[in-house]
Amino acid sequence: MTSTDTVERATSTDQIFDSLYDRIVSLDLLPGAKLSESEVAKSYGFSRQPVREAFTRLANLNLLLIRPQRATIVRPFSRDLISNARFVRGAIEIEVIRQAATDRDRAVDTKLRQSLKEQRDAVAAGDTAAFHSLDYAFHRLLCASARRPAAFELIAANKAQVDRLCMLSLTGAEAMEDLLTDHTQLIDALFSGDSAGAETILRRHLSRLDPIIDAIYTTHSGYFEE
Amino acid sequence: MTSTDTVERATSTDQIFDSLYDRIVSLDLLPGAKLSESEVAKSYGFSRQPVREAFTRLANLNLLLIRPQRATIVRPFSRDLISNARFVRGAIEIEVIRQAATDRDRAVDTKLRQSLKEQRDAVAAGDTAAFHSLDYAFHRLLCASARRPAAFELIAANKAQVDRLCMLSLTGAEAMEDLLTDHTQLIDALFSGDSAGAETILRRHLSRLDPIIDAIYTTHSGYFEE
DNA sequence: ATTGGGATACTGGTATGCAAGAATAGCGAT
DNA sequence: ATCGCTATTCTTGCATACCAGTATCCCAAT
Repeated sequence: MTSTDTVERATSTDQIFDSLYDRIVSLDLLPGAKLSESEVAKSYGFSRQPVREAFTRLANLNLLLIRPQRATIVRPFSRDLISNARFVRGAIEIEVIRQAATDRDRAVDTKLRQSLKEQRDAVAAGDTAAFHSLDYAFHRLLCASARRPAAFELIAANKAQVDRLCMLSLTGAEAMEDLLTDHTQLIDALFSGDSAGAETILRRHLSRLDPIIDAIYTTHSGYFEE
Repeated sequence: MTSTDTVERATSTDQIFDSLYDRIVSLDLLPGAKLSESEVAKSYGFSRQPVREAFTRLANLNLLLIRPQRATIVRPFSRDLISNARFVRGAIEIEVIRQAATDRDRAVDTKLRQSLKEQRDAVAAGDTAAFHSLDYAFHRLLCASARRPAAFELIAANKAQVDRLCMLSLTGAEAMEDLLTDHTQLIDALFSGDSAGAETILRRHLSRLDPIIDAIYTTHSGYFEE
């Protein structure tokens, strides 16, 4: 969920928000890192006010933790928050694919097939970065297919919470292949109207993160709260 | 750590936010009503800054529409927004009851039964206001039963979007009775672990709003956008 | 009466200064 | 060396002032 009015001139707040968002999600800013309004303002060349608004927006996304009179820090990972984010993301996405399996927008079919093809290419090339962005776009296409494009904003917001954590894990090529087969099977189930099948595939797809998250919790407990 | 996070003194922004939130949801402020930062600030006795932050928060909830250099207005009803809000609310709540039917927190059982009893009393007394607040608390209890208390925040945020609209409809006593029987059957299915049954009941429960919303769209089209 | 133009009073976005609370560093007493 | 107090310097929250657009209204020209 970046700025709402994309075409209109980007306000200072938007610029700062987008920049900080990227830096947090990419772990350029690590969990627990202190972020001072005045310092950020100085470094971006704006005043404190737009920085402040960007902070509140990031705090709403659970990416920052504003502690009045103390400091604002990049929100440490929280098992509760991650669990909730995954729950919400899963709930939305399951309803999305159920809707798509029942009555989808066939105008999106070709884009979905095209995305699968590009994903295969990315896997073949071992390009994890490309696959990641393709994965992002793929799930957006699913929402479009279900005629619920707005639902993707919620998915993305909750995905960010987890993606940020998964940056710590070196996902191997075989993991990519698993995700790709999930996507392929999901589309097969979707196009054949198999709602229940698509749901089970999606649940399995989302649950692939479980061991990764657990592993990170043990290897990087310093980035978790408390 | 003797953190004072729980104290949370109410900041000026919070006060203004809460007050405006109530006024918007209760339709004390009608869709399309203009809200000037400076006027609101004056009336509440604060400066523009906290008002501004409250505005952005309300805009994030799709309750306000901030139009730069023009005006900030109470967001008119939008069929798209309402449709999306209902979709999200439904998706979350379905996953919640599925979880609760599978493995619920039995410590909440007595509270759920107690709530049903109070709902019966409210229906018997024809007290729609009491029933409404009991309904709110009931759905919160469902989240607690599924061990997903945080999920209720999303449900509430999306419920507000619809509740505000439904304030325009005089819901009769028979409607209350229908909702109560839904709740009762839902609990029965939940306590017997009938996940699929609970889901169909919940879908029917949520779909009861369909005709009401359609009716309001025709009778109060002036409160809708465009 | 209608229409065009411009002054004016609004709007939200930004910059800056002040106030109150919290952390910290340093000094003195034990 | 350790503990405790205090002053300083952080932090964010709030208030005020200013800026750049937008809408409106009034008056003049047709």
